[in-house]
Amino acid sequence: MDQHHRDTGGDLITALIDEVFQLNGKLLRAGDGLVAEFGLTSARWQILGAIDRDGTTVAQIARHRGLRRQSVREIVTRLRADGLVAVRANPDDRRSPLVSLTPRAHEMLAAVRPAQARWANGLGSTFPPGRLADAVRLLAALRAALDA
Amino acid sequence: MDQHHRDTGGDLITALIDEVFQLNGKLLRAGDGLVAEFGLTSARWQILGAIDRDGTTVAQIARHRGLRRQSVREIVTRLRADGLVAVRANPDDRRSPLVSLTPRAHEMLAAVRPAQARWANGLGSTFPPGRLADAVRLLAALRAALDA
DNA sequence: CCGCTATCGACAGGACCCTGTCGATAGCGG
DNA sequence: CCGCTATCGACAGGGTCCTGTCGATAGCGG
Repeated sequence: MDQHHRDTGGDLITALIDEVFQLNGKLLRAGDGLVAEFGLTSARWQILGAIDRDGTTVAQIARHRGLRRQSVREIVTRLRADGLVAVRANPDDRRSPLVSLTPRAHEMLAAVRPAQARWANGLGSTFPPGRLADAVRLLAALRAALDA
Repeated sequence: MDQHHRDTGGDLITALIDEVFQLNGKLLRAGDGLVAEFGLTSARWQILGAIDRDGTTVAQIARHRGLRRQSVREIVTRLRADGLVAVRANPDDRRSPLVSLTPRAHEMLAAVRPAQARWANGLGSTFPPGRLADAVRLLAALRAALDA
């Protein structure tokens, strides 16, 4: 708008944001394609992975993935209906049952993992690791800046 | 899984994807916060911006933003109901009317622009322009790689 | 001019994620 | 022990984006 006003990275940030939005969409679709043959979607797959790592309550999963409790709750409800997730009483908090993967889910994740690794390695081999690491650091810093 | 197999960027790609997902969510919420006072959302704001630049049909907007025609159509329908967008016959293609911004939408965008510029500049000033440009280039390359 | 194919807007249905709200539980200080 | 506050799962409602499908139009080669 004002050509005499020196831009302090705003245009670059805007371009970066645009890339993030577009990449997000493409990555979600790529992930859907990766796990579609196992009857999963990107969202369910990610929640299953979070349970695998965190192994606890809906609220903890939500915090870990940066989502709302309600969003995770819906996915978990569907996963439970599909027999991929089971809940048991939580001795430490009567309100939030502990969520865990069923054997079927463990098999699914094990089956997806090699395909995911192949896909990620194939994609990653195109780029110098240093540049990838730089980008990860920058995005993480940007994410931190957004929290403030 | 196989510690003897040298990783060719797969872990870094996975980390990068994770950052993109989390950033996408945070950016959407930040955008919502920026335009909420004008009665807009991130999605509507972006579609309005695309109309401003592209000024044409629903299908063109969808292609430009990397969305499906249906997604854009729904937003445009709501924007039209809100009086922010108008359609007129397209002499070149009787199927797809031309979409354009109403004066009210132009006013809205003009009102949002300074706040957006301040926000983007504030965020961008934290980072060296060179690193931002590097990241934009990398993400764009990644996006291109995903199309193949 | 006549089909063939691509593309258009539209509709149906579903997936995902959000805010707002509620009652229940936890956990704190008094 | 007793409130106060934070957090939990749950429900209601809405926004955004998707796939699949349809009839209509465009645009092509014959």
